[in-house]
Amino acid sequence: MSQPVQPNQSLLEGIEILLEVARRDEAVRVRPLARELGLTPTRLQRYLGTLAHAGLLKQNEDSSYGVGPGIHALSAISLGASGLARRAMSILPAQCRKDDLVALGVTWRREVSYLYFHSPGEESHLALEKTAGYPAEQSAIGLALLAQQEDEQIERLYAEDAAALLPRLQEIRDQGYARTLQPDGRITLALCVGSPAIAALALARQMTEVELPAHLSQLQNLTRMLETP
Amino acid sequence: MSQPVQPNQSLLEGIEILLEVARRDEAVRVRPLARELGLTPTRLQRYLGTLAHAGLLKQNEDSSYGVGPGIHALSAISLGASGLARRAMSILPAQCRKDDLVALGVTWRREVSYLYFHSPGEESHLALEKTAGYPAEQSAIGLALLAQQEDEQIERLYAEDAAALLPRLQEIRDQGYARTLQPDGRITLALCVGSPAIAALALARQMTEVELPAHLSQLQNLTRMLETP
DNA sequence: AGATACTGTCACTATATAAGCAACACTATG
DNA sequence: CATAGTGTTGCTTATATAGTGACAGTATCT
Repeated sequence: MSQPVQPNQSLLEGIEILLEVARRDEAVRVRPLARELGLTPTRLQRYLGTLAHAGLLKQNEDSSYGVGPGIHALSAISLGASGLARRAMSILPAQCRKDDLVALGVTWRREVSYLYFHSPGEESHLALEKTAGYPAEQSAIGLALLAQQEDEQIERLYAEDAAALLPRLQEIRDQGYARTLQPDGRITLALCVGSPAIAALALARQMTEVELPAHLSQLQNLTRMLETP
Repeated sequence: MSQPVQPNQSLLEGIEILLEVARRDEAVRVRPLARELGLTPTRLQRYLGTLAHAGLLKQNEDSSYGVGPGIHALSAISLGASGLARRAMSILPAQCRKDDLVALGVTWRREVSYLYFHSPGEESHLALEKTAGYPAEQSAIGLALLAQQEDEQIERLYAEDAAALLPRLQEIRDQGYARTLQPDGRITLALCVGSPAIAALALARQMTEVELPAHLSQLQNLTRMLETP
């Protein structure tokens, strides 16, 4: 985890850019994205060109860049390597009530991506939508994972927005779980999976304050199952 | 697809190395892998160190390198970006008989990785196992995808082994589908998805030669469904 | 039409960066 | 004790890559 000798900056930055593009719904254009990321257009263009050459991105006719055919290979290989997705698929559908909302997600930068997502009334289980733009600080999963980071890291990530966030994260650390309120009145509880945390599991249900500890302990059981290989 | 100006070689090579490690079951050691890939130990070690620093890999206590916590984020984001996995999950379980073996896979180098895999008698659907080492030239999916490449590319990939493979691929191109025989006597049929092909779908069943065209047309319907966004 | 402000792209050159060498400390195996 | 392996790293040089400035192309204005 510590800084290695001669870290390859091209590789680090290139991966950042790949994920930045993959995370978005629409294809990106060179100069606007360059401004947003604080890179020169030349530099970004050469990264995008390289990733397109590798097949991970592809350039459209209007010269914007979106994900390319290679992303499926990347997805298949990383999925196989992840293990967590495999465990989620075999454990979660069986262990959860049909009217629960159950989600397993990770944070990247300030946003949440899902490995598993089950909402009541839907049949599909897999991580599905491009959920680009779902802000970590509004999601129970995001909050649970942010609370694992040092205050210093949060300040670097959220800059002036950190002030409002830090007390909330401290509260989460103290009580050991994150909690948000859905628009429909359901309560969402979230716990981290693994230590150090690599993902977080969330459960949303109708519940009263009195019932909360019982639901929490069920969630704890589920995370423990996900942690055991 | 053409060679860009100033392709970033560190990025290309770093991604290759990441996938090379992710594809394997066991953690890799620096010097043996360096020999295998034809790199100097120093260079490989610095790539691995960089990827570990990014969290995509992680160094074990015995100083070997395996996948790290970041692989889950990579998996979640690329899965969301893929789209193909999403369609597979919503289409394939409903459209296939329970005793079918159905798989959706991609090729990387000379090996096959799976996005979706359903074998009879199992309940889980998602791409699951680390299927490291499943050779493309022995898999119907692999053959279907290899047949899409130019002879010249195959020769570069397979070197002296290409001679035996090329006639078989030509046959696949002529008849429009790949076909292999399972150990249990079932016939596997495979078709490419998308054009240019980004993945291939395979279906294994007990069938006679007479029934084959009917099964093939069902497979064609499925691939067409996967292709429509 | 012309003018303005964008866009994506690239040749050129200098410099920051990564590769190679050689060596280190360490662990098995002979 | 020797030998051959391992992972790792300073130091130095070569080279791959970033920046500069410019190009052509395309909208949206006057």
